Amino acid sequence: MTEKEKIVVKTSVKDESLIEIRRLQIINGAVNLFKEKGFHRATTREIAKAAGFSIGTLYEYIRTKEDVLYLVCDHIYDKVKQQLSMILSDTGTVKELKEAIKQYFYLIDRMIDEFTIMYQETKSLSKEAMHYIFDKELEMVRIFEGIIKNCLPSLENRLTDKEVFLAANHIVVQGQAWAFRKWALKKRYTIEEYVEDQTKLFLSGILNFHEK
Amino acid sequence: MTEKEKIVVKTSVKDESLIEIRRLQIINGAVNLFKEKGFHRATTREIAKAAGFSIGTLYEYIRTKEDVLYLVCDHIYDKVKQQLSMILSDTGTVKELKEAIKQYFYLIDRMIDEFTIMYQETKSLSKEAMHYIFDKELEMVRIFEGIIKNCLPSLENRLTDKEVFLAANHIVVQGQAWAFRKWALKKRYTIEEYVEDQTKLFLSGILNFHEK
Amino acid sequence: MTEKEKIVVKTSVKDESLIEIRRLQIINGAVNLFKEKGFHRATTREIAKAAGFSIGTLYEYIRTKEDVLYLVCDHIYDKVKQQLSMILSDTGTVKELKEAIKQYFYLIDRMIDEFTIMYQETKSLSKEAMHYIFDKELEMVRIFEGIIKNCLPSLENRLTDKEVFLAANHIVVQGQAWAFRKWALKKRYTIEEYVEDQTKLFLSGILNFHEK
Amino acid sequence: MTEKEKIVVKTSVKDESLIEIRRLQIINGAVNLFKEKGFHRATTREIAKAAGFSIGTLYEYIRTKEDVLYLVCDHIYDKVKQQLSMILSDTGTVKELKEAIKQYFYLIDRMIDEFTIMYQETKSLSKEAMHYIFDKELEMVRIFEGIIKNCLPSLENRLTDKEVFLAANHIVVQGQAWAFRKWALKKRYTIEEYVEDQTKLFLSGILNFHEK
DNA sequence: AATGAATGAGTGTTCATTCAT
DNA sequence: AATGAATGAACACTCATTCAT
Repeated sequence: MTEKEKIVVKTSVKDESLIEIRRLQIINGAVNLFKEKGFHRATTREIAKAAGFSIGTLYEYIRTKEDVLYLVCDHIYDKVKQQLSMILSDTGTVKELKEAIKQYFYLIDRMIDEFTIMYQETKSLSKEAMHYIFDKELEMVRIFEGIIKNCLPSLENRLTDKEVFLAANHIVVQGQAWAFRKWALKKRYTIEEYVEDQTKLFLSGILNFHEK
Repeated sequence: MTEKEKIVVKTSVKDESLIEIRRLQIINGAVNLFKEKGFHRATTREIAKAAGFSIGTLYEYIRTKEDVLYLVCDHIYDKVKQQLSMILSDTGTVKELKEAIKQYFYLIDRMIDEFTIMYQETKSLSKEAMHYIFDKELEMVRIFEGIIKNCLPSLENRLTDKEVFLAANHIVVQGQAWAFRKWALKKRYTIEEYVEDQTKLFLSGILNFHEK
Repeated sequence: MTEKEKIVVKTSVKDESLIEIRRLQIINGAVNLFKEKGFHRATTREIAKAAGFSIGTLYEYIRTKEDVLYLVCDHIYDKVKQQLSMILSDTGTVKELKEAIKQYFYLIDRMIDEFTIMYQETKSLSKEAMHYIFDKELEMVRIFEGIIKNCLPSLENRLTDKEVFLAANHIVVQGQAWAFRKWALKKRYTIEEYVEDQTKLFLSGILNFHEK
Repeated sequence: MTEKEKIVVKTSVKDESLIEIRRLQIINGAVNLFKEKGFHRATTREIAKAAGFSIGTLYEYIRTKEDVLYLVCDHIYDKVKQQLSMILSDTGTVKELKEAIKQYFYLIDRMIDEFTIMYQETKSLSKEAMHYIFDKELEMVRIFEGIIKNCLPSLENRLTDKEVFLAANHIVVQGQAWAFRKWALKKRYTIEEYVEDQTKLFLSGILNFHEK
């Protein structure tokens, strides 16, 4: 499972820890801005202002406007992966699967702006950056594939690899749906209820997949 | 079930049938263009060229660039609705539900460019146009809610309205997922296989929703 | 003696005669501007203003700022060649040579701004455009080579091809020198005197080249 | 014959010998850089880097970017003058004139990058600095005027002051031409051949100037 | 009804210069 | 004396929109 190298966003600043600080400022400012007006309508001047410094300084830490979008997307996946890795106990029980779904959905709810942005703007990235992000997405799918496979025995249930792949995709997509369709869902669901019903629907779905 | 009025895109041309013709030219040209470069990167000159006339003429049939996007989105939903209404036989059987899912998924597969565009660019519409499109989306959900409710009796199954709403959303989302995640799904699934497995997963899910 | 194709400066305007008019406006405006502040310090907005229209219109007739410089340089050579070809009578007399020198020097004096610009800014052109301009320069040299060779017999004088080449270069350079060193020369010379003395110096030089 | 004061380039550094060292670093770095991209396209950061220190340090030794250009031009003339003064023996023979021409042309050949730069970028200097450089140029002309006048008696030849001025200009210009027209001349001439033929052309020119 | 030349506000990006450390 | 992060005015260029023909 080879991981792609992080794409290097070039800087003219040398102090690594300063870069770290400034980039977080950029990411946070940009998320607020992009959420409000989208990537294309946000100007670099606005991004700089939202980050708390001048346009000149912004360009000391990025090379192009697109770099900002990449920084945001990359940051989201780092956070998702870190949070997900925290709950993996590797017990192979349904409980673990349920917990993973719950954590993933809650994470999306907490980072709903970031997810919405990533979700709608990925296509504005360069081919290279886009594939890097797609790879990260597939990693997410693979994490859930692993968890699902792990607990299949305890369910006395057989799913082919392909079916596991579909199931994992299901989770990832329905999670994202909470972000990009919140305008529709929140009319009738809180995140707690959404997690509960989606989990029930999903589990009864895979448990009885081969019954008829 | 109040339907919003179609938003009027102003024209300086009087001949209604000419408007119809020109707008279809615009939509078809724009879809190809937006698919390739996205709404923001496409220029009005390019849109005019893709439609087959001059920039001046384009502006005889729209008022702003955003109108083009609205025209495209609106057109897609009209087509979806029309196609879906063709298969509704109102028999209240699972067969009908299956058929509806199948038709909807196949339709998305056939109009994958249009769906991808709509899906990624909706947020670029004005508030007003966006809500109009959201309304159309909800109509879609409602259609599936209706079909699901209709065949529940024959399944000796009880789902609350809220659960039906979630189930209908599920279908709509997984259908769209075929468009916006095709890059991942097509590695292992054809549309036929996707329809089959998604249908199985969905049906076993709702059939056993309240078991445990 | 193959002539390079003119480099095409792309336009979005279709009306050829309009292009002609606008380009002359651009050239005239730019010459005044470049004379005053040089190519690099002149902004595209200033060029547009000097040409008499808006920045947007300027860019309908050029693609990059460098195109303006190329247009200017190209225009100068066209004019030089046209004027020089008018006096060529092909009689093979010293009179013709003297007349050619005179016309060339006077032409430079009349177009002194244009020559100064071309002379100082050529290096700012792209490789391609620069070589095109260099080629035009060599054409000039070749014209004078031809005239010199033509009248050598009547002078009962032998010069090798190489020496003729040097002599032709001499004329071209001393002509340009009137433009780029006018600040020094005009202190003691009028153009008429300059032509007279330069011609004398040159002719006595080549007439006695092989004496000692 | 008043010589202008050297223009003072302000420094915040006190140590005079350090200033000397740093300025030479700046000049050498800048010459390489300007040769490659011209004055305007070279950035101060690049100049600093080429000089071997940071942008901050560069600005300890200059006040504006233009100062760098002035430093380079000034340095060239200092070098030319120094080298030319080395060969002046004041014998009043044609041999001395020939030697001076030779040394001057060879010097240009050795410092061809510097001359090309000076020649093309002088116009980018401030009025003040430009006139200082022009003065240096006139000094060069005067040096050759002196040498020519000196050896006229031995040639039994009369030239007016004005004609001597033209002749001196001739030498200076044809020397520079080796730098700024090398692209054309080097196709047929080595520097040795160029010196030889130019000298012959020049001497036979002035020797027979008043014959007919 | 159709054209396309004209417009100019707005965009991403650069870079000379400053100044706190 | 040296550093390099910060600044923001300035630049080349784009593009949605208008309007005279």
